[in-house]
Amino acid sequence: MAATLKDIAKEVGLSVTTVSRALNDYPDVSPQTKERIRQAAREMGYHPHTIARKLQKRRTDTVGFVIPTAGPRFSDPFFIELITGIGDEAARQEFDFLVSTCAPGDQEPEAYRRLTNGKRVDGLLLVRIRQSDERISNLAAQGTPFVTFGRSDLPLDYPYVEVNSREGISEVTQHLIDLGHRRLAHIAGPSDLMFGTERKSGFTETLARNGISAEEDLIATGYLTQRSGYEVTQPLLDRQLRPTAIVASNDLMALGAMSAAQERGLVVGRDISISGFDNIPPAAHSHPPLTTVEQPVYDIGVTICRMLCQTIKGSEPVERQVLLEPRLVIRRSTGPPHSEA
Amino acid sequence: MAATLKDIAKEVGLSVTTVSRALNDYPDVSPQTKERIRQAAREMGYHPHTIARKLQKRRTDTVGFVIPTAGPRFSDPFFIELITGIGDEAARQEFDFLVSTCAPGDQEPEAYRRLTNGKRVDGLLLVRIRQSDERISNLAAQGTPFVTFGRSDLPLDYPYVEVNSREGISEVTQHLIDLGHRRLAHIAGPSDLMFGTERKSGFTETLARNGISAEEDLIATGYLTQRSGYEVTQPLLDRQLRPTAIVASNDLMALGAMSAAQERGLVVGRDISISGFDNIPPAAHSHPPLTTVEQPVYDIGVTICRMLCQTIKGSEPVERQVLLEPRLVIRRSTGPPHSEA
DNA sequence: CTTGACATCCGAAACGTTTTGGGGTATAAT
DNA sequence: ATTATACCCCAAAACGTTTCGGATGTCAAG
Repeated sequence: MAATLKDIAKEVGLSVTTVSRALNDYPDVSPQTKERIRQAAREMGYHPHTIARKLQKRRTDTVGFVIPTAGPRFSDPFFIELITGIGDEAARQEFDFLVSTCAPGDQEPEAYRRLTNGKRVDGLLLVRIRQSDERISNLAAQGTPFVTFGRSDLPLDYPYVEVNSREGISEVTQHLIDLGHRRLAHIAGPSDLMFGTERKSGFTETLARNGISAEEDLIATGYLTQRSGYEVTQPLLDRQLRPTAIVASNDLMALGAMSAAQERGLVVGRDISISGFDNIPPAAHSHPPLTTVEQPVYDIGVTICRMLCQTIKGSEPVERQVLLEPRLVIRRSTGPPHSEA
Repeated sequence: MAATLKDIAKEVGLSVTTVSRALNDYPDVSPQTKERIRQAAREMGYHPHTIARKLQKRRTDTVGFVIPTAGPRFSDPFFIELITGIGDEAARQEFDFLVSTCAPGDQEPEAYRRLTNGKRVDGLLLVRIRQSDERISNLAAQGTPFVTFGRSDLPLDYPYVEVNSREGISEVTQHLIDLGHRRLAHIAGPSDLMFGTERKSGFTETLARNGISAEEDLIATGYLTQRSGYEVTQPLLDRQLRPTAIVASNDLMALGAMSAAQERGLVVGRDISISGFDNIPPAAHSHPPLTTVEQPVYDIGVTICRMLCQTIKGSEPVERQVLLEPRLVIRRSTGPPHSEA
């Protein structure tokens, strides 16, 4: 049986109030009494009952996150890194971190409601933001604090962290053009995702800026998984005039595209150039290593969690909108175009 | 302001008790009253305050999991898949899922204590079990329910799920021997991990059974990451008599080993065979695809979570020890040994 | 008319904490 | 001697729920 304030109070012959105030270091308890109470607490192995505290404080000190798991074999390294960042920061802020899993779709609103309705969490972290994302409008409407990774196009003011996707894709595309590529393909993310369309327009804009016309059928759309990248690359490679470079919207799809190319005996980085986005750890270890655009995923996790905790505490001034510049990481999966055999 | 039982009681002119009992469908409330109360609850947008409920029930209905994140760039796909399984099952059982992040080491006991001391969780899920794992003895001593993935060598009776690692490694090793390999190397996991030594002895035993002597310096030890697999493979390949096959203790290290081999111009599956363990999704998409031993990670997550929830509820009979047989997945990273140039 | 059984409801206590609004007792100032 | 001032302490209420042990009323059986 865990010791409670009442037990300690009985033990030291003082009131529950005094014990509580002593342990919370209030100034209206004498130093000697404080010491006596702390001593007893230590001896009795007292630990405050967080649930009781949460109830009384009307604050759960808990942040929530719904992992958008696409099926049982979901395994995007991006998320572990993000979760690591969130978890580490939550611990620092003395917050709990509640996670829930849900594929985007019909069940999703339900999953979010479950978290907010029962007052399980004080606030939520949102990623994979969609155009006019209903999660954002819902949370804003019900007044639940939240912080997103990625802007939406809603005309609402809320705190977020954003990486300049458009600029990132632009840099890597320009890099390929500078290498001499003129026939570039793009593997876009789902069009309902903000970053999917952002990156896609970053790609086409850069082509346009360089006087290259973007052929419609050189733009494929995948579901951000490695398998999907593999699959949508096939028709690209089947074309009579194969693209000499493929700009993928994330690393996983780029890795899938690499498999597809290599399966046909193409040497990536020579016969065809492929680039990704995210710089997940496996990108550095692929063969050849993947040229990509780095997002500081761990730091993003830390930052959105910190912003949310600040918002919840309502004390410190909160950073509202944080913009991060991505960084081009050139590796061996990109090179000058090869004159074909 | 969210509606409470008291608000509803006032609204319908009944007592809080009756409202509570009506909403929980107790038989001692008349059908008409029940309907009236439910109606009011719906209209007022009532949702039970889970914290208050948890306090009163002296049950949090929450499972905890500490992700053993090794540093900020930690990104083992294994864990996302496991977490997906746990999260899905937790939702089904109407449990919350609290996660925490902590590198194995000094801080670890603290992280576990934080979860159990404040009664934040009713039970814990443990993975990466070590020899005479102190987490197990601690939890057992303090009477906190837990379920592990992987046995320890402690003489305690607790529920766990175990995959026959030894058998799995044995199968893949035998597969390589049957292909004609005689000089096999092993990349083991850390020796303090149960499965690290289990798999290692599975490897050496199989060699012995086939009359092959295990050379000590053909056994390397890595930290389960891709980078680490890459690094410890170098000396193996530097040897005068290079091994013709490498059996890695997990997929990530196998993928790292593949990079190392390919960097030296070796064709994996022909010049050298490499195998992994886990069958994480990227293993199917590597080039060449990786021969490995499949663990049903998602199902394992589901199962350990289910077992823990059952233990906590204390109602249904609990499956105590679940043993799973791994499955050999042969892909193109292994093949007959190649006579060298 | 009494008794019991049943159906329906409710008051109060409890879970463990924090906070509010004092209350008492020395000591210092007038 | 009185008042002010710290200083130290505490009872009670509150957070929102569930549960225990009745209480009340109705109706059929004896």
